[in-house]
Amino acid sequence: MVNDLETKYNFRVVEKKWQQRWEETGAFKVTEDPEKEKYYCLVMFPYPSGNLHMGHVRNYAIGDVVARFYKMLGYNVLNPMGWDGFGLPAENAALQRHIHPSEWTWANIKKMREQMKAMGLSYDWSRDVATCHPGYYRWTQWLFLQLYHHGLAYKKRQAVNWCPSCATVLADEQVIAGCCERCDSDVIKKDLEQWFFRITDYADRLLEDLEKLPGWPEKVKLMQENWIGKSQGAEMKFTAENGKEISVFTTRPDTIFGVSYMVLAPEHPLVEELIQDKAEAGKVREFIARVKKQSEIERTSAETEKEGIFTGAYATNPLSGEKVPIWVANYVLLEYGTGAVMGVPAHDQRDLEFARKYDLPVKVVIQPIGDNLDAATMTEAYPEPGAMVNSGQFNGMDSEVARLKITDYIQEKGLGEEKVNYRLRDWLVSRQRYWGAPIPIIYCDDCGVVPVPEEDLPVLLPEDVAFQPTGESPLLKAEEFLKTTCPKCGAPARRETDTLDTFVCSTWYFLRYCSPRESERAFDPEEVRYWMPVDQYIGGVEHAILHLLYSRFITKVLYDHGLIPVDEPFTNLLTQGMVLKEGAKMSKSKGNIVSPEEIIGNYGADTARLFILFAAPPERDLEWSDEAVDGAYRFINRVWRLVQHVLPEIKDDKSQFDADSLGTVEKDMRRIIHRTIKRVGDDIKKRFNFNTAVSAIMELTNALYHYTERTNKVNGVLREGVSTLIILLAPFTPHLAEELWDAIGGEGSVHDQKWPEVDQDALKEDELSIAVQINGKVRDHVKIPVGLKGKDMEKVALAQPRVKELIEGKELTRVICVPDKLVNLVVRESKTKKAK
RNA sequence: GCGGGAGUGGCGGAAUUGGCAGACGCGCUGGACUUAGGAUCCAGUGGGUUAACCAUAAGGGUUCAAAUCCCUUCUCCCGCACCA
Repeated sequence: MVNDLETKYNFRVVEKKWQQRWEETGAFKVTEDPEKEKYYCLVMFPYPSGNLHMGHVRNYAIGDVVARFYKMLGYNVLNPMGWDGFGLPAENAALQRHIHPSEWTWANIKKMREQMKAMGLSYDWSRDVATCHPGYYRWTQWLFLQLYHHGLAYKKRQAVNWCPSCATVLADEQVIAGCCERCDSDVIKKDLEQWFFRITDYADRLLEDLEKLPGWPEKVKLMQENWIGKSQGAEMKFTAENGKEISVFTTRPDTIFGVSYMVLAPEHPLVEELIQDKAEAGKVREFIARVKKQSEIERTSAETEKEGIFTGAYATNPLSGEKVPIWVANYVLLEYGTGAVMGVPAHDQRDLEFARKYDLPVKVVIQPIGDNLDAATMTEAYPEPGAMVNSGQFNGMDSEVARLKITDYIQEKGLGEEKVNYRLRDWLVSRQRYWGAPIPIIYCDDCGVVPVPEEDLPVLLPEDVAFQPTGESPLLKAEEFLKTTCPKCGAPARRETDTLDTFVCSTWYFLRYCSPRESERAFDPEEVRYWMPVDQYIGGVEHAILHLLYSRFITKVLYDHGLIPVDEPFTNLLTQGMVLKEGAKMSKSKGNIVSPEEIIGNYGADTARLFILFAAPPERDLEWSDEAVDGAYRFINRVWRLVQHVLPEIKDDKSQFDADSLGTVEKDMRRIIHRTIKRVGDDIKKRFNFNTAVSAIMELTNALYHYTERTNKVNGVLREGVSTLIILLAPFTPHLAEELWDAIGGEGSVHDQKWPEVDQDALKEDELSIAVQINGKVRDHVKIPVGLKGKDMEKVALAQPRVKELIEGKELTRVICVPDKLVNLVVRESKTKKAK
């Protein structure tokens, strides 16, 4: 179309122009500046899959608004970006396409960087980091050594989660409902020797310090709390016939007299010993073999029927002296507590079901107040507190009291001890895959496990390796890599061939951003002191446990050893919702993907950003709408046309106005301008409600259109309005704002402008409209002077003709006056009823 | 089962401290401009017999006043899931 250029904003040209300009001028480069207050804005760095998806766009758009906004407030803003470069997809892609994981990853990084640049994000690209770069993973390995030297990294043999499809072990956190979080295959247990991080040492602090994080969503804190799963109770020693002690963990020591059986996990080491000379031995072994064959899901699903078998052995209750049968059952987990539990059917629903199924005795030891449980007929366990019965010397006590007394008693008598248990397990960090940071450990026949000396880092990942997933680390086949010499004795030795879980790499990247090119250390402590902690972290809720818990853990470890000055990495956390289409998460299999590249190509980055920020508040899921994208595009053009339209009037308008002597139309306009400044600022800073911030800007735009029709005076107000509009838009639609700022003859970059201050005087109103209610229903509106109160408001309200009419003949019983809001007249039918 | 969140027009969503429900946008309707309109501008748009009234998942309660607070129920989403 011929006149397209005159009526339409040419985003293609403009966006490219400013992106280039920003890059040339280093507009978003930052350095430590002690004079300025810092603000560290961080979005979760992506896995370089090669393609930006809408979830990324949302994440980065939000982060960019925050970063640009704080920059305009005068903060020294660190807004970095990087690449979580290691991981399985690179290997899978490599196998499919016959391209080296490294090559694939770096090509993806390049591609994604271009895509991000096309979004106009204000990153300091000179600080980007890639976890798969030797200059980075060298320090990931260093981190491993720190943990190793402090006894927080250790190797042990244990039944671990194994994904047959990925051919590697998984951390507990990577197993979702018994399936691999990546490929959804059933996870099986394998007995393997693996490296762990002792995160359980930090369980209590990770739990308690959640209180230090008021800027985190409750939901995330609760998820972490549940994951850590602290429970207070006691361990009590039962004695088997053969004299062996069997400890059980219980949160309810007060029910100890109600124990009618005990259950061991099938893998419990004492089982074999107990059954050896029993007639039941064969059947028990058979049962155990069968349970072990069950997959993780079958085994641990709550729906799975509880199954057990009697071992033929008995144990003695340390308090009552009673003999109870010892069973083995599928629902008892070796990994939790002691791998043995006491069965108290009367007071635990699960135990009751088990007891009824196998006809085990039920014994009531706590009676609810004012009720009497019948052990023979009860179908629901009673888990609440009550009065102790059938419990020897503790009879008659309140069970809550008895819980403490019994704990004290067993402790005194050496029958057990108070104990806290956690669901959190140590973090399994080794992986039998190629594309990860090699674990810096050497095995020497004489010296044993020897850590690689720090000066020998990095342990380089060899390039020339066949990396088919075989279940063993591909590095085993890399002779050159495998063979080395012992750093201690110089004898021939071999390297550890497992690589680190990629989640290790991402536990500290926010520290690396502070001094990304530091070659002598993982990070420069001074830079870290300046920038840390992260003021605002933004990302998907799917990392609520894994990444966020691990990062908190590593931060605490580094803090404890004096390496960093903060013990929590992220002060404020924003978890954004998903981007949906047709009510479902965008995915290849569903075919409901909208490609960011396409949207940016057809509408421009500003439109993409604006739509995504406007469509929903950030925590909520966002439903994609092509029509709403059109709307955002239309708005951008509408702003552009407004500015083109008024350009002649405002371009060289240097006129000053005396705010007090302006006319009503001008004053009204200025009120809207300053109200918008306030709203947009509050919405970003206090509430993260970008959608309402955008709507306020739209209202300002509408008001300015309206204003231009009512005034043609060059009096400075129009210029104030338009330049404010442009500045307020800058964090949301940076290219448009920069272009228009330039067009109206603004000085420098719009992104270097100070966020406008609210002129309190401009907000003031002489008059406003309030509601007049009768019995709580709005019946009229009336203009009154601002600040009018009580009786004066009442008088005005009662003087309204419509009001008079409506309360005619009724009795006014009460008047509620809310200044500047409303008057509520409470009336009732007059007692002396008049005929109509 | 336990824990958390949500439910408001045809749609996405506003309502910040209990104080005028539906801001803003989409869609729709009408008009203007026009050779044309899938551009733009203007006006209208919860329901309703157009004025009473009814409307924030349903029902009840507190209050002068409730989307907002309390109780009961329903639906959807997310997390954990035999943790003793």
